[in-house]
Amino acid sequence: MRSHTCGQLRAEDEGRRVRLAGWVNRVRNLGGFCFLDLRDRYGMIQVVFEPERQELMDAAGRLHMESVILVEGVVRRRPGSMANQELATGEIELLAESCKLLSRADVLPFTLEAEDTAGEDLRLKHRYLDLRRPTKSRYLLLRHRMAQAVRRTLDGLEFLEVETPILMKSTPEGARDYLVPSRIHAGCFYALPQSPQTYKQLLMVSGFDRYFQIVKCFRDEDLRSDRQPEFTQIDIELSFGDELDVQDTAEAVMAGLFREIKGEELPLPLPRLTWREAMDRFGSDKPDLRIPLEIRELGALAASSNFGVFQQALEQGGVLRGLVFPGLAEEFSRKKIDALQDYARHLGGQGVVVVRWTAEGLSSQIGKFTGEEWLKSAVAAAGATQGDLLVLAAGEYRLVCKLLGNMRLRLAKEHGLLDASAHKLLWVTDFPMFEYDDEEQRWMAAHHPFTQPNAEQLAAGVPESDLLSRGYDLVMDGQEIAGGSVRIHEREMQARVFRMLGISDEEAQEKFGFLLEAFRYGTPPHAGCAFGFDRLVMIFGGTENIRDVIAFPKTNRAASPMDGCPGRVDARQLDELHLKIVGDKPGGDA
RNA sequence: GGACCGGUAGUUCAAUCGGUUAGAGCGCCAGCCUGUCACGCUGGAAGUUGCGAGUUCGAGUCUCGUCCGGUCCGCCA
Repeated sequence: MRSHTCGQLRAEDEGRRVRLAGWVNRVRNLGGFCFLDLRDRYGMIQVVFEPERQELMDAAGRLHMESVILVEGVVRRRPGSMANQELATGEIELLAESCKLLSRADVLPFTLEAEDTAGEDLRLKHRYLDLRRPTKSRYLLLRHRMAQAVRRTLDGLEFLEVETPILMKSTPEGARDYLVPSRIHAGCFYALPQSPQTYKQLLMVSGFDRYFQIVKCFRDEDLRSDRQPEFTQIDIELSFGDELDVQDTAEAVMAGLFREIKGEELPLPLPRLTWREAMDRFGSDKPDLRIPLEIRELGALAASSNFGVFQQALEQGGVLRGLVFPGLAEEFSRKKIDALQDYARHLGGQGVVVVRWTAEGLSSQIGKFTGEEWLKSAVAAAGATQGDLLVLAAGEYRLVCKLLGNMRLRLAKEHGLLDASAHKLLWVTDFPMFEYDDEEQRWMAAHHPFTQPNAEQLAAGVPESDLLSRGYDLVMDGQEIAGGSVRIHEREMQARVFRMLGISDEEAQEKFGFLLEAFRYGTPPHAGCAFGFDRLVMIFGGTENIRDVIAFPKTNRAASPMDGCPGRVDARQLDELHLKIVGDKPGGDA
């Protein structure tokens, strides 16, 4: 139908007779002349209609924006100074000799502009229109190129791409499952995979000693700007290797992406921090190392502070820590400090204490308890100088880390202390094996229940609360982009970890019996990891909205305004699935 | 489950202290216009102020509820 695409023609094509098809981006009808910008995925070109073909020109002048047309004509150089520098095809134009309307477009529900001018709900309802904008479609192009680069790297390293089931068994640990009722097995359900974790371990038992998959995963949890109910992982597993082999592989994947997408060499190996060190210094298990600020331990000052909150925190086994923000003292008015307090309290606990060191001296809301001398010793211990802002937090270790870690991120972003042009990657290792769940009153796997615990600690009888795992996360610019672990490959060890998690032998047998049985027949030591592919595309694409990098994303309430899912189904369908809706509320429509 | 922000013409926004007929840009419709590229000019049409109650002489504006979108907390092995 078309001989070329809209972004393809250049000055050297002058005189060529071509047929172009695409969308009418804009019509400029000057009366005696009519210009039309024709657009497709590849670019845009100006089509000109001249009065020599009056009827054709009039018809073109009446075209609606976003109608689809086929134009035949001759490429010609634009006269004199009429070239458009902003357009790749700007030196030429197409003189139309015929124009066929392939599909007339109604008036659009919103106008297609470079910026996100229309509301997101409207753009999601008409996602296919939103994706016509090059500023949006470029994310999908990038995603494609990244997926291909990953495949090339892993294929080159002899990793085999194997597909695993989408309909699987529901598992107790982890996120809430999406369930699929079975028609054939009354009262039984499949679950959609939260990840192909057990399958890839079984593939190791099968002897596919290097596996990968770019695969959809599903978790029925509440959404965020970087979380969707269905998302994509680059899933990797290898046999006869340990954490270093997996990390080498993941680094090769990242190096390939940097080379192919950014044209840069990623310096390897990447730096490593233990979980404890990351928490201590940056208040986060996914520290953003683009911010040159570190948390300071100030516990020794608590007793002399004369401030109850600090004193009690230390007495109860907590910590007192501070973070210095260079040069921000003058910028922090009363109002800004209040806003900071609100944010801190929003995160939990009693909030933070702010000490300002301005030209007038030291000031703080706790100055009346501590006195000036104590404030002086605090800023000295924290390494502040005049003009700096010191933020203090006291209490339980993880809460203090969370508070100061969040302050670090927020203030650095707001005040330009973050170099957004750079990328900082690192491995975080030695995660805690378990975390105590107050709600369920039991220990939960911090990573997942197939992660190997630290062998020496286990042999030495270290309590659950202090036990470290052989898990690791890859962090880029403050985001966890991959996580993995050395897996348990011995049945006895796996059973022991299940028991530590409060999973009875019977339940383990019922839920994971197939895996435990597989381990009986010769299991290679294995390890692996999984990248959050959507987040990776977000970082490379420079967006903070995960919906940008997914062709058809869901809203905050896990719905699609475009096709109206989730929707109701016929009574007949329910009958077949042996389901009955109870407590039915109107709202979702079929 | 909780906190906060938003919802006014097709669309993006405005509307003073609660007060006349709810305005403007873009788009749309009609007309004019021979080098535009966000073309320009003239005129016109276009509104259940998300929905439902309440307060009031009077509600886009205040109150309550509800729905939708977004950001965050909880949650996300």
